[in-house]
This record gives sequence, C-alpha cells and structure tokens, in this order.
Amino acid sequence: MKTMYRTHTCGELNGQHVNEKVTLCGWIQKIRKLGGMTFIDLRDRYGITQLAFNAEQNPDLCKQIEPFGREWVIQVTGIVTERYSKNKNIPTGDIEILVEEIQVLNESLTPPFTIEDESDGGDELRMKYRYLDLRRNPVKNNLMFRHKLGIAIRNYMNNIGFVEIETPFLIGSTPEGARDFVVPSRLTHGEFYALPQSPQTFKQLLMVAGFDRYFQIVKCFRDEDLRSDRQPEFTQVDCEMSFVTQEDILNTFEGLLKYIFKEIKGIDIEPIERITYADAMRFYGSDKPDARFDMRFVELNDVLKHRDFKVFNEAELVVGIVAKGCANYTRKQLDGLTDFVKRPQVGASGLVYVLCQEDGHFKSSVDKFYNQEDLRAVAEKCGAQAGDLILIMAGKTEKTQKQLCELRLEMGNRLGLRKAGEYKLLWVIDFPLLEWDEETQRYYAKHHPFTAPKPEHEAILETEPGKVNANAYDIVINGTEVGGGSIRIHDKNMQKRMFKALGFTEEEAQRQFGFLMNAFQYGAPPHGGIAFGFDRLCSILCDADTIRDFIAFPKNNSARDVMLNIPSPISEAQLKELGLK
RNA sequence: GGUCCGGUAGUUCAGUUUGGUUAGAAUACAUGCCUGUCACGCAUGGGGUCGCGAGUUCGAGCCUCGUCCGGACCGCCA
Repeated sequence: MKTMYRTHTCGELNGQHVNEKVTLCGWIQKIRKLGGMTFIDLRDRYGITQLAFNAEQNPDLCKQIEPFGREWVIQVTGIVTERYSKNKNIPTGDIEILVEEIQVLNESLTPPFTIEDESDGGDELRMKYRYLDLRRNPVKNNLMFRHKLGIAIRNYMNNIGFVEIETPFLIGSTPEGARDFVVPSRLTHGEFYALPQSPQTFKQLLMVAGFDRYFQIVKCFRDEDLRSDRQPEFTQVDCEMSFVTQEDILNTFEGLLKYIFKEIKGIDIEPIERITYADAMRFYGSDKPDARFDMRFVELNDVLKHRDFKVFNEAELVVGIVAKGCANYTRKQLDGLTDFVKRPQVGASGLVYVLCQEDGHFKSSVDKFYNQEDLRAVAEKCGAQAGDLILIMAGKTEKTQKQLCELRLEMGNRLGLRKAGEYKLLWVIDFPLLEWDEETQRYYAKHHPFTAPKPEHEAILETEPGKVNANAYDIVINGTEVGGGSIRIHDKNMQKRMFKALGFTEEEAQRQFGFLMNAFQYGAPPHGGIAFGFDRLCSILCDADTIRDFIAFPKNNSARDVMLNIPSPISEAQLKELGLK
C-alpha cells in the first residue's frame, strides 16, 4: 500500500539537500550509459534531476533499469549527493540522486518525436500528439505564461471593483457579424442554439442589472476561416462599465495594459498615443498601424497630377512613403519591391520609385514624364533627403492605401524597423459607425449594432449615415488589433433607429433583439466597454507569430482537431433524435 | 471560393534543375564496447507504398493531369 508518491519535485533539489533521502516521480528524459555508470535525467514540469547508478556498487539496480526507455514514468528513492562534475546549465546541476530503489509506474512507447526544446517533430505530428508536445518546455512555458497573464488580469480587475460573471454558451443565432456555430435542439426539432461570438448582449443586460463593472475571461466562437492569429474558438477578456465616458474607459484599460506590461514583462510603457481612424487610414493606410516605425504616407495628388502621366492623372489617390537611406537600392531590389506589390495577395499593378541621389539628382521610374524640378517637389513634400528612396502608388483610394500599407510593413521588415521586444501601443478612435457594402447594397455596423453614434452625429443617422462616427475604439499593439470596444446604445428608440439604418424591419429587430430593447425600458444606464483578444495578447507579449502556441489544444488550418480527428459524423440514432434525419 | 508553398526512413530533410544501376544524410531506435556523462563517445544493424490515382516513356521519387493531406495568405472574420 503506497502512502506517498514523492517528497520533492524534479526542479527543487540543490546543494542544501545533500544527504537527504528523497523520493521523486517523473518521466525519463534521457538515459546515458557509460558502461560502469548510468545516468538518467528525470523530468517533471518543474525541472530535471539527474539520477546516478553505479554498476559496481549496485549491480541489481543497473540490471533493473536495463530495459527502461524514454518517457517511462518512474518513481525513485535515493540520497541527494553532490555531483562529481557539476552542470552549471540547470538549477539542480549541483546534485544528483544516488538511487537505492526504483519502481516503474508506467512504461511508454517510443514517442514519435523528441521531447526536447528543439523538437524534431513537425507541426502536424506535434498536434496529433499534443499531450506529448505539451511536455516540451517551450509549449509548457507558453501555457504557464497564459496562466500568469490570466491571473494578473483577474487580480487587477478585482482590485478596481470588476466582478467576473459567467454568461451562457447556448444562445440564439443572429445574422449580423461572423457566422455562428449552431447546436441543434433535441427538444424542439428544427430549432437551434448558437454559440456566442461574444457575450455582448449579456454584458449589456448585466449593466441594466446594475453590475456596473463586469468582466469575464471567456471563450467565444466564430465559424470563419482560420489564420495563424484566428481560431474558431478563442478567448476574450470581455469588459463593460456603466456611467462612463469613452475617456473613462480608455483610461481604465490603459491602466490594465500598463499593469500587465509591468507585471508580466517588467516594461514601463509610455502613455498610449491616440489616433483617429481617419488619420490612421490617411497616414498608415490601415486601422491597425504598426507604429513602431514612422514612414507615414504622404499624399502627392497635387504635385504629381499636372504632367502627362495617365496612371497618376486618372488615380483617385497618389501616395508615397520614404524609405530612409535606400537610394542605393539596385535595380534588382527595386524590381523585387515591384514584384512584392504585384503579388496577388497585394494586387497592385505597379510601383513608382524616386531615388534621391547623394549628388542632389533624382532618378525615377517615371523620368519620361517628370523633370528634376517635379521630382524635387515630390521629395520636398515627402520630406525626403539625399540618400532616400520614395515609393509611390496610385489608384482607388481604399485599395491604394491597403497596398501601400503592405509595402510599408514590408519595408519596415527589410529595414529592421519592426523590432521584437519593442512595444508600441496605440488607441485608434473615432471609428465610423457604419460601413457601406457594395455587394448587398446596405450599411453594416463597423463595430456592432449596439454601438452608439457620437451624440453630435445622432441627427444625421438617417440622412447621412456614412458620415456618422462612433465613440468606438481599438487598442493596437505593433500592428495587431488586440482589443476593441465602444460606448453602447442604452436607449430603446436609438437602438430602433440603429436597426432601421442597418436595414432591419421592425419585426426582425423585435424578434432578434427584442429582449435587449425591452430591457432598455427598465432603466438602462449609459454604458460602454471593451474586449481584448486574450490569445493574441499572449502571443504579442511573447513576440510569437501564432496564437496556436498559447492554446493547449488548438485547431488546424481547416478547423480540425487532428488529435481527436474531429469534426466527425454522428450516429443515425443521434441524427434522428435531433430531428436532422 | 481563390493564390502560393510543401508531402521521400519513426522524425527532420537532401535528391526533382537535365527521367537511367542498389533512393541518401542527420537524428531517433536496436545491439555491443565504454566509471562522470549531461547534445556523452565509438562500432554495428534494422528501418522506404518516394501521399494516392491515372497518364507520357523502353524506363518516373523526378515530367503531365487529377485527387487527398498539411502550411501561409487573399476573400471572410460586426
């Protein structure tokens, strides 16, 4: 009858424990047989401790460990001994266990890849055996990091009076926003639940209920295609407050971010700069600019549209960026940049360059159309100096901004301006309330349909919907949107007007969101909030380029779990029971 | 829905440019030697449906077409 499995973990023994009798449990990381001596590295989540076996002193034990292999689970009892030759690389490197007794708790097959920091396993294989992958330090540390971040957030939010409240996962489907995951109802055939894309309406109802500071670290679900930073189920830090202005919210969560960076990374971040959506688009061509480097857009319509160059003359926008010190780019490099913007993913038809040469002359790909004076005017407007390279694109405003944004980021990469370990946070504010969609010929909510128009724009909601701005904001870190929120509508009539602007009939609005508008009739306080992408926050804080590394059991590119091999069919009986057959 | 890249030993990859004898390396695994290793070392050995299917050819890992799987991206993600 076993009374105790272990007295210590594999990460805690050191010189102070010498001569103590200890019992350890763990996995065999590595066996090194040197003839008379055998060493086993025993691993658990806390570290590695070396076990030593001497054939002369203890031949029976050495015989017993003969068949042992990697990843077997064993329990050993022995004496902590100072090492003959110490290992400075690990915390337990001063000691080893002189084993007296050993017991196999479980054998293991040879794992399909090495359980080491630099594993030989590929992504797919590691996902298929994720439980083995999770034994590796890098992945384990990522999950530990996630845990730490979660604790930090909960501590901070608790300290400033936020209450964590759970909201349901089985809710109703709504047409707005992302595609819903749906769950068939067994009790009412032909009817469905949906999994929440976010707890949006529930947190608003909690405001009506008087929980004026709510938060929740919560799973959300969206049935859309995946990316390295997008999973069908992901985690949000969802927050909402009552009786607050946008200013209150930005300040409150700037405090949270400041705390996180200090607590988790030991970094004191600068006060977070703010930029309007309009300026973000104008200067960076993106609503989530990487502000670690400047390289702002300069509009060049007025200095480049007076000559005979059709491409510019017919363009809605002619816009350039300055790449400092790149005037020495070779023809090959310039062609490389042109190829970059011509890739289907960027989709530009071309790229114009102006080299500001050291001797004061300008050389461009449009010398046929523009003289030195013209090009000097361009350089002046861009603030380019001798030695700089100006890159210019032209076309429809939105498309061109997007394309130049891609080029700007690419140049940032090439010039090493997007440094890992450097963090630039940015509030993007004053988002438009609505966005026109050509395909369906209607307005969509840019943020979501519960976002309030700016009070000064309320009057033109019906007449000029496209010009209405909202007190909506995103928090952007190094070019990644890690959170967003808004001041919400808390008035039934305003909410009705909003649904109307989105093309809902009154019946549709009532059927889908009647519960919310009803609630607004019972003293809904003014409120607003924000939600952070928890997985993204983890990956950004660790300079990782994928959120998968921070999720214990993520889905692959096709939304499959290759370990469980799901999604998978269900039985005829189940289908029948759910009324799907 | 689209574009691009990849699929060869348990694993990570080379080999495909220019089709040609028995498809290699590293690592992992097994066996032997080795008393201070900690990326131990040395020696030996086993291990291959070259993703799958069709086609071209005297001959296909290599060329063509299709298909499946994986990855990155565009569309999509209020």
